[in-house]
Amino acid sequence: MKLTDESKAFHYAVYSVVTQIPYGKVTSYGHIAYLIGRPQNSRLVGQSLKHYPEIMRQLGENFDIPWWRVLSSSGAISSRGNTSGEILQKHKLIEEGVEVTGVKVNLGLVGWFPDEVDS
DNA sequence: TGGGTGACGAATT
DNA sequence: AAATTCGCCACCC
Repeated sequence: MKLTDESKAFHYAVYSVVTQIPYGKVTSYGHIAYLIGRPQNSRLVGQSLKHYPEIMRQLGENFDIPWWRVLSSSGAISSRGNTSGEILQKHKLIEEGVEVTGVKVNLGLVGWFPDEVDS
C-alpha cells in the first residue's frame, strides 16, 4: 500500500473524524466522506478503515481509532467476505451499550450525523 | 492504460 | 423489509 501526499491527507481527515464519534454512537462511511469534503468517496473511507493498521504505521502514528462505530448508511454492519471482523464489530458495539439486532442498529437512536466537526 | 474491484449510497423493485 | 440495479471513483494491477 503506497501513500501519496494526497492520500495521506485523506486518511488523516478520516481518522480525525472517526476519533470524534462519541462513545455509544455510530455514523456512516458516507457521512464521514461528506464531513471531510469528499462526498463521492465513501468507498474509499471503507478502504481506509480496512487497512488502517498499516496506514497508521506508514503515517508514523500509533493511536487506535473506534473503527467499529462506522456502519453503512442503512445502519447495517458491512459485510467483508469473512465474518470474524463483523462479529468483532458487533461485540464492540454491544460492549458500549449499542443495541444490535442481527447486523443492524437503530440510527435514529444512536446515529451521529453532525453537519461539521472540529478539524 | 484499461478494466476489475469494493468495510458505499440512493433509488428502485 | 430485503434484494437488485445503477452510479460512483480511487486504487491496483
